Amino acid sequence: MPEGHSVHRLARQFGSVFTGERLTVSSPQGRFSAGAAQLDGATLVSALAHGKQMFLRFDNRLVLRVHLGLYGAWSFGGDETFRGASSIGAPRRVGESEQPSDDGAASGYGGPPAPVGAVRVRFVSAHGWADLRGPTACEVITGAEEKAARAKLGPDPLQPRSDGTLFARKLLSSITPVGVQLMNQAVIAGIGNIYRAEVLFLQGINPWRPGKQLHDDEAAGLWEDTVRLMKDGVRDGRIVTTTPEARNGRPKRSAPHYVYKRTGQPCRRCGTAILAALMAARTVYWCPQCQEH
DNA sequence: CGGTTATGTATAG
DNA sequence: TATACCTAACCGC
Repeated sequence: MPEGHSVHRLARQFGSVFTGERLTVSSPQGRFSAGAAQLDGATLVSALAHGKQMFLRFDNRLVLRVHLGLYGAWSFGGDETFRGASSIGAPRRVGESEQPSDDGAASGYGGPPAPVGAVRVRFVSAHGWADLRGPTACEVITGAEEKAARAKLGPDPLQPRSDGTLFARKLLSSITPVGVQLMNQAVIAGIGNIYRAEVLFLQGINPWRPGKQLHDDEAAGLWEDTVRLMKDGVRDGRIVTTTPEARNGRPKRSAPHYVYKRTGQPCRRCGTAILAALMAARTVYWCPQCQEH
């Protein structure tokens, strides 16, 4: 499922294939027919990701706000300009990369296929198409509403101008456990359940430690690791946090994480069994030895 | 074919 | 804290 890196890849894909293109917009499923009608025939001006939300700005001054939620995903197809991504969002198969193939991007483009499944929105340009399924949020808003939505979000580690010290200030100002705060999009925008578990492991921090008890260098370390790992995620289209040494030379796909979904398995650093527990309605994973405090 | 599961969040109580 | 939302792949029967 999509954490911030997937949404940044989506914004990049939309920007590269649809900017300046006049778009036919429809809702084959019917649940977004009114919104699609507002955008139909407009031209995409720009695409922006902030945390897990994407904002598509059109030349009629309207904005489409999309949040994929737990199982939303986009699929793409078209001519050679669409090379690079055919599906981004919730994995359609376990472990699937977000750029599984170049099918449909080889040569020519004969128009979009008949919609498969519940397609909330379909965009069609002269060069290709994009289908959205299963989003938590998909709504047409104004520029002012976009500004208000973004004002509620904390700094995004993937935005070049974002401020890690603002994240640190927010984190250290509350006694709320650090593992809860990392999932709070007002504190830091874009982290999800995998990055939460992995950056806490890398910094050796127990998920239950109150934010107020963290030291400045630990907050800075969390920010720096998050920036580095999420940039890797944007580049690779998947979340890989382990080093080649930690993987014992095995391929990335066989040992991508240190603790996420590794309950009961030995820690890759110390061999202690990884623990799991529910924290703020999501399962958090940690090594009780490496992350004792 | 039905139940389970998932990288998320809003709302009710 | 619990539940609803509402999508598709996967797994066991």
